[in-house]
Amino acid sequence: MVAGAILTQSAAWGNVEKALGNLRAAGALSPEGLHALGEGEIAALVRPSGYYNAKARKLKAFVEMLCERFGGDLGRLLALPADELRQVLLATHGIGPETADSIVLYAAGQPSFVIDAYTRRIFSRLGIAPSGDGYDAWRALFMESLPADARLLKEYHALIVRLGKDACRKREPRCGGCVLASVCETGRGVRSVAAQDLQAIGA
DNA sequence: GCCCAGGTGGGTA
DNA sequence: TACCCACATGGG
Repeated sequence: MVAGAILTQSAAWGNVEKALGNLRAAGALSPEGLHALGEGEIAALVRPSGYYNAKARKLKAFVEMLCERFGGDLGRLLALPADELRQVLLATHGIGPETADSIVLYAAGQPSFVIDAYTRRIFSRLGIAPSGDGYDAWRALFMESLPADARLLKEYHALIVRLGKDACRKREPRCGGCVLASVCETGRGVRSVAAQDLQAIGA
């Protein structure tokens, strides 16, 4: 999950799966496996996910942090309290707020809402947005409006991603090339996905 | 051939 | 703080 969270940065998931498959086949889909390989070797394996040199460096940076501070024990890292885990991740090269929250929520199973491009696009179109436009403002809106329940936050985020992918398959020029605008206007999709959840954030 | 995908870091103003 | 740009492959 940690490797997937890093590799999916600005990449299509299908390509990430190929890269993960390469890592698995090379026995490198583990802290020990990645530690044993050089950056160049990792880069060759993750090539399908794009930005392969940059991502190889990021995977190495994560494993180095894990070895130096947690004896290479992923369980020890993920057992940290959510806030502390998030800070440790953010201090690691290549892990920004979205990747950190993905790891906290999906790998550690602790409540931390993930703000991605779909979330901003969909909720902005719905007229729901924080006063500031920064990542932390968006995250605070959802964290303050939803229960601190990891299962619910995973499902909520996953539904947003599914809606975003479905809507973006059809092109629509007035919404950055996607059809979300008309989805929102007709009331299909958005409301069927999150009708009761929208109430939770004051829609 | 062109557009863009569940970002991040470094540099500049 | 607010932009701009590099990073790069693969599918539609």
